[in-house]
Order: sequence, then structure tokens, then C-alpha cells
Amino acid sequence: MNTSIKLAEIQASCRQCSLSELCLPRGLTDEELTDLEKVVDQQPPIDKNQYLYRNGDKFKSFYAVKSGAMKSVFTSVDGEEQIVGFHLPGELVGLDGLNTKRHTCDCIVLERSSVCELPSIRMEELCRRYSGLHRAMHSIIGKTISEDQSMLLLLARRSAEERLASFLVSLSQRSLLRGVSGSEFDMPMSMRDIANYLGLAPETLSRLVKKFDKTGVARIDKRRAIILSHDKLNVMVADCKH
Amino acid sequence: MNTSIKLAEIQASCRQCSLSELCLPRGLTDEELTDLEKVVDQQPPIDKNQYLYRNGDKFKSFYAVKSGAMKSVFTSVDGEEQIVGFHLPGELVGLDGLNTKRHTCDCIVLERSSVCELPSIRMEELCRRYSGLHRAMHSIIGKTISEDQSMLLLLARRSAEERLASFLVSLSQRSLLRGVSGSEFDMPMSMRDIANYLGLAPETLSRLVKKFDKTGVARIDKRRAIILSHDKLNVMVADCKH
DNA sequence: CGTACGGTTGACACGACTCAATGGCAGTGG
DNA sequence: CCACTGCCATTGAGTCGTGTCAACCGTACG
Repeated sequence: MNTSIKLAEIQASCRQCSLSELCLPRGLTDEELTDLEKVVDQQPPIDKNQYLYRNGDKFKSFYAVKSGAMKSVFTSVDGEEQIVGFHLPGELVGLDGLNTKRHTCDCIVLERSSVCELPSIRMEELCRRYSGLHRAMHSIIGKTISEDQSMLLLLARRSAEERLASFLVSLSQRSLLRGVSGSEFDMPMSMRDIANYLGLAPETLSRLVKKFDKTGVARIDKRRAIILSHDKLNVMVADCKH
Repeated sequence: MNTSIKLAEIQASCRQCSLSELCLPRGLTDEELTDLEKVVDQQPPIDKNQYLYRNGDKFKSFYAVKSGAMKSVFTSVDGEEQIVGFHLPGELVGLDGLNTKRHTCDCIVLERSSVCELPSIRMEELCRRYSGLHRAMHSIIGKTISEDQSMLLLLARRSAEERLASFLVSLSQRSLLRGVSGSEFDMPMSMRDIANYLGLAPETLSRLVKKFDKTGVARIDKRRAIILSHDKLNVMVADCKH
């Protein structure tokens, strides 16, 4: 195989990527984009259940999800596991390594996925050169923090029903952002994963899903979700206590 | 009054600050420190119940807590409030404004406090010049993310008892870091605030505190906490389900 | 074909919330 | 100085949501 061609293939073309409006490149200048493309590495696809990185691994890169999906799992000293995020195309993962320069989560692939690798050293250099990129990074980091805080409220104050409703709304909105339907979309994660993420027992979630179907709110079959009534969902999310 | 002297007073001296080993300056070079001091503004003390910033305010600065304490309160559309963090001396607040350039939390002062203001524009410039400072910022941001994630696990998977134990351990450790006793320290927040932070009803917390006293784990009187047995506390935190 | 795992369903228990009443303390105004 | 007024904290009684346990089914996979 011709090496030069291979290299050309490996280097990412953010401009041509359909996710560029969701992803880091959003709002960057031409010059910034050109240099960003130079440091972004395409990675070979990763199979289901493989680790993108593990808790304790040295933090060396951020990763942008190109296709597929993954989950970040935080494990406590006693072995309790908590899913702290699901990552869909256009989203950036790896921020949990910023503090100690080692990852504090496992990042596990939910379905065959491909990612772009953004070496942190080179990103740092670029951020120093381009304030637009620096701000874009900060914006993504800030979004992660805000989402985590919103999740704290969800877990601390919401009922099981409100949690599921909120989760479906979130997935629906992210689905829309990617240009897919906000009313019918695939869910790459298992029911167990969703239950864990929402701080519920799998049994509780199972009963809730059934109830949502019966009451015409939403239907989940296999790994496909159909929102039956956005109105009802939004009411459940917005309302404090019924 | 002589203006030049006044200016000299306003400008912070991170080097002389007893918190420098906890705070942003930690690990910076002399040169970085000199320039950092130039952008840090001392602010007049803020009284109890005042807002450092509000949800929706334009994000213009980070703030380093010099003395006192504050809480970050995240409010949902329906008015539900969740305390997402307590901030003690040496800690940096304001990160919730990174995403949209507007704060997503209220930051409320718990007891008369003073802060150092770090204008974000000037910090950005400095970060571009000094990689050490850049990394220090990233480290603090990453720590916030990791702590939030650890909090997600706490709220999703832990019993009320484990949550309180974990909270006390955290306060104890932070107290130690500041050079105060890890076994006896003041708690600047109300019982209500703690309950809210831990996702509990105030009544539940009250009963738990009583139980902790009775079982020789910890005693909380007025706003002072005494750890009676670090061992017992650690067991409660480390143990999964008994 | 056997095994493992994810998801479902039912019975049951219990932890934590809600509601309501009381006490204590701080701040305020007469 | 003391009554008034809130707010916070406490305590008890009762309920309900959600977790736990156990059994079962279907499907994927080796």
C-alpha cells in the first residue's frame, strides 16, 4: 500500500465531516480549521465492549465520536459502578483525564464506533496559538460541567418517572441535532445501562417503560425509541411534583 | 490617600497568600506567578447571603475563595433548586460560566467571605503565554469534573447514611488541607443546605446526625463537626452494601 | 445444544419522604 | 429589655416509592 495515500487518509478532514457543526470545529476560522485538521488522527473503528480508555490510563488525548456510541463509567473504591455519561456522534470524550493526567473513568464502546483522536499536547499548543479554538475547548468543557450539574439535580430531586422522561427528552434533542428524527431513534445502550445512569433498579425502569407505553408517552422496543407525545414528556420534565 | 499605594494593596500577592499551595498558584514558576499576580484583583469582602454571581449573569471572571465559604445553586426551569457544590478557601469558582459565557448557577455566600477575582479574558491571555498556568487551570477544571462525577455516583447509588459519611469525610479532608484539624472543624452551611446537597429531606438528615452521635461516629453541634471515629466513617464510605 | 445474560414480572420489605407540630434561636421593632 | 416574627432544626406518625429477591423467558453466542 502506498504510504503517502494512507497518511492522507488518516489525517482527518473536519471540513468534510458531517458532524463539524456539532463538534469542536464549530465556529472556527479557516486557519484554525486547517491547523486543527493537522493534529486530528482518524482511528480504526472500535468494536462493541472494547475500551477506548480505562480508569488509571495515562491521559494523552481527547476523542471526538464520529460514529457509534460509548459510555463513561465511574467506579468507586468498593467496586460500585456509575455511568456518568453516554457519548454520541459529535461529542467529545476524555475530559475526565484533565485533573490528574490519568483517566478517572472507563470509556466503553456500546456499538462499533469510530473516533477522531486529538492528542492533548498538540491541542494545548493549538489552543495557545488560536484563541477561537481555546474558547471552543472551554465551551465544550463548560458544557460537560453544566450537564453534570443538571444531572445532579435529576438524581437528587426527581422521581423515577421524571428521570426517564428527562432522559428521553435529552436523547430526542441530541438525535435532532444530528439531523435524525427527534421522534423515533435508536438507543445504543441497554436497559441496564439506562437504569444505572438514572440511578434506578433495572426492574423499576422496566415497569416505567411499560407505563410510558400504556399512557401514550413513549414506546421502547428492542433498542428503538418512539416518542408518542412530546407534550406529555415535556410536562413530566417541567413539572416539579405533580 | 495615595493612589499608587492603594493599587499596590488591591493587587494580590499570591506568594504571600497562605492558600497558595491549595490554590491556582500551586506549582507555577516565578515568572508565571509574577504575571498572575498582575491580573488578580482583591475584592472587598462579601456579606452572608449575598450573591457572588447569579444564574444568567455574564461570565467575566473566575473567583478564588480567600476566606469564608459559598455554595453553587443550580435551579431548574420549574424552580427546583440543587446545591451542586460548596466552596472553601483555596478553591476556584465560576467554572459554570465556561459554556455559554453566562453563569448557569447562583453563587451564594454562606458567611462573610473574601475572594480574588481572576478576569477570564486576562486569564486566557496568560494561559496562552504560560503552559504551566494553562495546565494548572485544566487541572482545576478536571478536578471539578471528577468531583461532580463522584457526586453522581453518591446520589445514584448510595444510601442516606453513606452520603452523610462521605460528606463528612470530604469536609474533614478539605479541612486538613487548609491546615485545620481534620477531626474538628466548622461547617459554614446549614443543615438544610447539607440535606439539599446530599439529595435528602432535612428531616432524614436530622435523624441521621442523631444516629451518628449515638453510634459514636460523629457529632454535629451548632455549626461545628467533631469526627468521633474516622475508622467508622471510612468503613461506611468504603463499604458497598453491608 | 447448552450457557449466559438482559429483560420482565410478581411479591414483599423497608428506607426515605411527607405532613404536622413543637422548640430554639436570631433579628427586628416597639 | 422584651415581645414578635420568621426561619431552621427536631421529632413523631404514617405512607409510598423504589429497591430487593426470586423466578421466568427470550435471545445471542460459542
